[in-house]
Amino acid sequence: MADKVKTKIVVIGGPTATGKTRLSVEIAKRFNGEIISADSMQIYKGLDIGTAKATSEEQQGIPHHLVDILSPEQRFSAADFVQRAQECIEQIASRGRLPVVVGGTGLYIESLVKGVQFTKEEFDPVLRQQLEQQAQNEGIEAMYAMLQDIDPEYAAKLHPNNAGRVLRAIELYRQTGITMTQQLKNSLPAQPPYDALLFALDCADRQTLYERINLRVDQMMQQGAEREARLVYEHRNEFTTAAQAIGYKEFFGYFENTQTLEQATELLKQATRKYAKRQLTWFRRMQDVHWLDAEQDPFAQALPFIEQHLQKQPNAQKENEA
RNA sequence: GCCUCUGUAGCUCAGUCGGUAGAGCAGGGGACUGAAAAUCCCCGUGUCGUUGGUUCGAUUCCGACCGGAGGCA
Repeated sequence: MADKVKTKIVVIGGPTATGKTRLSVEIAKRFNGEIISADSMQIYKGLDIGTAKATSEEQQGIPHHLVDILSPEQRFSAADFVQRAQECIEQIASRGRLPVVVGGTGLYIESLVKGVQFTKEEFDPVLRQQLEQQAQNEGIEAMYAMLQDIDPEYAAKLHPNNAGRVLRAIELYRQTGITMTQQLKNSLPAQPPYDALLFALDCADRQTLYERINLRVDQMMQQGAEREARLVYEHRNEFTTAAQAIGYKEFFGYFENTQTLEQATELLKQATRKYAKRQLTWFRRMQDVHWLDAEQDPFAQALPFIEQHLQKQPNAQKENEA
């Protein structure tokens, strides 16, 4: 079979505050690119400071996709992301430009790069709510036992305390009739869909990373993060996803007068550190990632890889087709 | 100057009726297929302030010294 030639993309991941935004813009400028954000919170309008969105000045005229596309009360998922990102990649490539995917949401990036095919069914809020209610009433142990009946293999891989995953696996089965084990097997295409060049940013030592995070939080405070957080606080019941973003919920105690602003700021720094650690774990596990030192001109480090990647010949089948 | 309390993991503190110690937080590692900035799992050796004494054995009891807090003059 003649393989369709794969679209070349560049992907940048890594923990927060390592300079992904800046690097992505530099790459896009140099290689005629457009940016696709892989960030579960930057998709929301109005959440700007806390999510460290690129300002229009920082964007330097480069088109940024999948930023500010939803209002904060709307739901979004990894499946939605993959679908939209694929559309963006097609369109950008069809203009003869380079798609540059950038973001810190490991699940989104990995799903896109591997071409995970999610089930067709739409998300069912009623079913979700029903399962949550049942978990509330009968306890998570009962739900876990239920999953053991449905899909013992997947249940064995999950910790019984992991309510989120246990419920989702039951939900998947109820809704589609297929188990998570089957879904995990069947959702991956034989070949990844893109010719992707992967980068991840990190600092040489953890202390430096944490200093960058602290600095970023202090800057966010100066830019008015508190005001933005108050808005999220006032709408916390509608902003289901946004209300769990780091940079907002850490202030809730302050708004309720159970802690000082200084304590809230410290809490935010701490939560961001932990998040950065989880992000690192994710990107470390991914295959074929080129790690760049955030402190040593990452663009210069990335340059040779990108040049090589873009010069690489498309496969022979394409030549015949053309 | 005298009296009382206190000194144990990076921090806050338990504890050992004498057999060299453990929680929370911090920190580290990991998982991850429709909320993922979410959710969840694993990881605790430190001169028990210093120094003498009693003892088979002291971080634990006694003394002195050094640091901290409070009280009385």
